[in-house]
Amino acid sequence: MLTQAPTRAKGRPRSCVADSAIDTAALELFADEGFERFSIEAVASRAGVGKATIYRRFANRDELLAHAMQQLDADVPVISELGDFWQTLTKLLDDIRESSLDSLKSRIMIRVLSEGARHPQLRAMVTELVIRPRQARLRAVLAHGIQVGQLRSDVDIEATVALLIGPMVWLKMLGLTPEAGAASTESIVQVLRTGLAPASRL
Amino acid sequence: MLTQAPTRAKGRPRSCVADSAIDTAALELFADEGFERFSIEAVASRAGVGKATIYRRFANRDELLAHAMQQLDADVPVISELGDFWQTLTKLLDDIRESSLDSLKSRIMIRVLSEGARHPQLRAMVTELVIRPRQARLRAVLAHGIQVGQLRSDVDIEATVALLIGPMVWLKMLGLTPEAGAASTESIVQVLRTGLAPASRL
DNA sequence: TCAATTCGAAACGATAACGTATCGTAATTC
DNA sequence: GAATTACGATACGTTATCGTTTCGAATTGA
Repeated sequence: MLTQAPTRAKGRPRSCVADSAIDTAALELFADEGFERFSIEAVASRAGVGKATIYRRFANRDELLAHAMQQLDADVPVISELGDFWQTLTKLLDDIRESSLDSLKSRIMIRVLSEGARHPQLRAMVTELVIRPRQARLRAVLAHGIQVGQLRSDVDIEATVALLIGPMVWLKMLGLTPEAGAASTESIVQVLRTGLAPASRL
Repeated sequence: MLTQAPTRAKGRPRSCVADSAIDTAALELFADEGFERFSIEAVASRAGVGKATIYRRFANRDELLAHAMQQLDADVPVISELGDFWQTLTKLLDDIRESSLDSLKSRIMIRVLSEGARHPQLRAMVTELVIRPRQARLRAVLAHGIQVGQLRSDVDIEATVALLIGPMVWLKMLGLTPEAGAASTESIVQVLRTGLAPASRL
């Protein structure tokens, strides 16, 4: 239950329970309340931890926030390769839409992006840790689709990535779910698959 | 330069210069700084106006913010009908991307949507004033496209709207411009037009 | 001219978070 | 057992900002 320091410290070891409580509280607080309401005191309160316990670990608010953000990496869930390319793509978009069944990442992402102009280094960190790996995974799926001949080889990849991610983020921001009348991921993939133009007008 | 009240008041009339200065400052402040930093004091400072001048007009912060938001309607620029349907669509998306060459609306929209859970009535107002008219305009263009046979008549309209608006908002949130290597509106329309699947695999 | 009203500026008290320190308790090493 | 360090809780003085009120000057109708 306690962290073991490599160099055997003398006194009471720091609680790793407090460590993770602080990290979790920081991420949830940021997602729930946003940047402006993110304060040491609020994190301590939410984590059930004394302020001194936080100040013993971090010098100030920015350090705490930056450290918490780095807990965002790790799990980019692997998509089990399905037989059908379009099925795989749909599943991938569903994952992006739900952000790994855990909306914490996506709520943080949206907050950081919408406030990015004010905190560029935070924006860069989230871009690197959350957005980039998912875009890479998406590109890999697209490349595989081209390989197996399911995807046109002449499509603009940048445009395609924007066409796949954009609608997911947009629908999430609107707070619309497929159950609530919004477009389903399947129908979006379907439109994208066949295109908007009639076959006769290509 | 001064507002003429219907009932001729006795004292010094309220300055309509201050009126519009307050409105403008409120919108810009909200776009620049976000909800949490939106305060009477900051609006007064930015407008070059005494705080009492604002309190004489609005009871509190929420009233001021709501009034300022209602200045957002009015101009949904009309798209001159071009000959080519896809050209019209591209121009429409460019307009959405730049939000009428004035990023104020789009910055406000993104802030409101990302913070919408906390302020549902504000979200409803922006949805009504900014998003709904633009979606209506887009649907009209799509309907016309079907009429003239440029657009498949069996496409899912909801999905198509999400596919058109989503990428624009997403690229704007990322802060990417076509000049900076991001996908151009033309290439997005092009991918959407022809679809992702090879002709042989439809 | 006089009373009424608004103006921008500034003073006022309240609130909140900051960073630090202290308290008694708990955990660990020597 | 003694020394040391961390724990949660809480108190402290400082700073910043908020909403509200007050002030003299300015602008109007009567």
